[in-house]
Amino acid sequence: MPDTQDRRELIVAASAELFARKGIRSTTVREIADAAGILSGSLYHHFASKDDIVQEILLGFLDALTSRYAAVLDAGMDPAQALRALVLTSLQLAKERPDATALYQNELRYLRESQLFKEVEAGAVQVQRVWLDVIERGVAAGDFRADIDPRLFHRLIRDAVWLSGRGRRGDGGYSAEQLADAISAIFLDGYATHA
Amino acid sequence: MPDTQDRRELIVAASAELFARKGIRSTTVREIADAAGILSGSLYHHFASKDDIVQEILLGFLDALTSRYAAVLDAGMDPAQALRALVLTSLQLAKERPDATALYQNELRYLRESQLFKEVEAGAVQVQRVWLDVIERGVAAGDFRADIDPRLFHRLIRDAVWLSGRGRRGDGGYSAEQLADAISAIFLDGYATHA
DNA sequence: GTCTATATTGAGATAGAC
DNA sequence: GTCTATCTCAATATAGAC
Repeated sequence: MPDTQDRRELIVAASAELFARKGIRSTTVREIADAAGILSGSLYHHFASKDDIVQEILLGFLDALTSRYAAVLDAGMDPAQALRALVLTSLQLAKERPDATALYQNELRYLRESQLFKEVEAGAVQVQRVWLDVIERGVAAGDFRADIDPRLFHRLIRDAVWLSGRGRRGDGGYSAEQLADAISAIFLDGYATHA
Repeated sequence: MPDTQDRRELIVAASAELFARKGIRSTTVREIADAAGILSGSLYHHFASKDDIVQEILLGFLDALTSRYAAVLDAGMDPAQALRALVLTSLQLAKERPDATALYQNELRYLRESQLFKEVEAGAVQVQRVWLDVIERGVAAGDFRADIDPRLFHRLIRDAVWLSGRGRRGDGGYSAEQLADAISAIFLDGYATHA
């Protein structure tokens, strides 16, 4: 069998896939162990609890997300360009890590119930701050509408990004770029033609 | 104690509130019984299973939704007006029945796992059909953009409607009308100012 | 129609041998 | 580092008295 580091990674990867497909609650430690090629008791040599695995997945995801957002902000774009870049960056990460993305999007309630939320809250707040800053900068510059609450707009575009990036079925095999273009076009310019 | 009909209604209402707040899986039959003022064993005089309660909630919700959508279609509006009306109608129902709305929006995975999905699938498909027909009619009429897949647009606006209608916290106490105006404005005309 | 009491199942986690 | 065996708890559901 592989060394410790590999086995740990294997457990994390298998867990992420199961959590994303079946939900955290419906995934048992026995299923995780099966997928990792060991028995359930042996999991506890690597992790103190099932929630510890969840935490490792989510912190890794938020870490990647915040560092990519920082790179976007450093590029010094105007608000509309920055918004497009945030959409694209998010969708690219969603394609690379569909399982962690699904957890971040679907398991908020589980996180709250399991007291795990406070462990990832800082990262989530930081992510929200980035979006809101870009949006508010656009409103201040007159590039975005002043008659709609920036927080409301943020919630709408955030949900559109993460839900459409879920991967799996229904998204018709769009690339991250295609999805980003469509979402940016709708949210900035609208779906009506204004002929 | 009240007669049978009242007790049944009480169980359904209490269940809906608990399911929406804590999730179906995390809500125990004991909690439901507590909220209804009886003991858990007595629940099974009214319902054959916990899932039977879920089914009653969801079918009632889908019933209300499809009948209201039918009324919208009967009004004979142009595509953009019809889309606005669907948004408003949906948000109004979401305000009236926040708990059932939350189930419809959040518990899809539970429904699939519990075999309950096939019981509500027909209604869900009907609902989707209404949205898609309006959208495709708008594209055909040249009112909506032809460069974006109607199914993608449907998914985005559907998620925006149901997620923003969740009620509870975060939506800053907007009325259904205010939310519908904002969502329609963004999705049809865009958030950019085009000065 | 509701109660008491309990059957049954499945889950996360632990102890200690190897 | 993994296995075997098991503890403990909580959940849905049932049986039968009242």
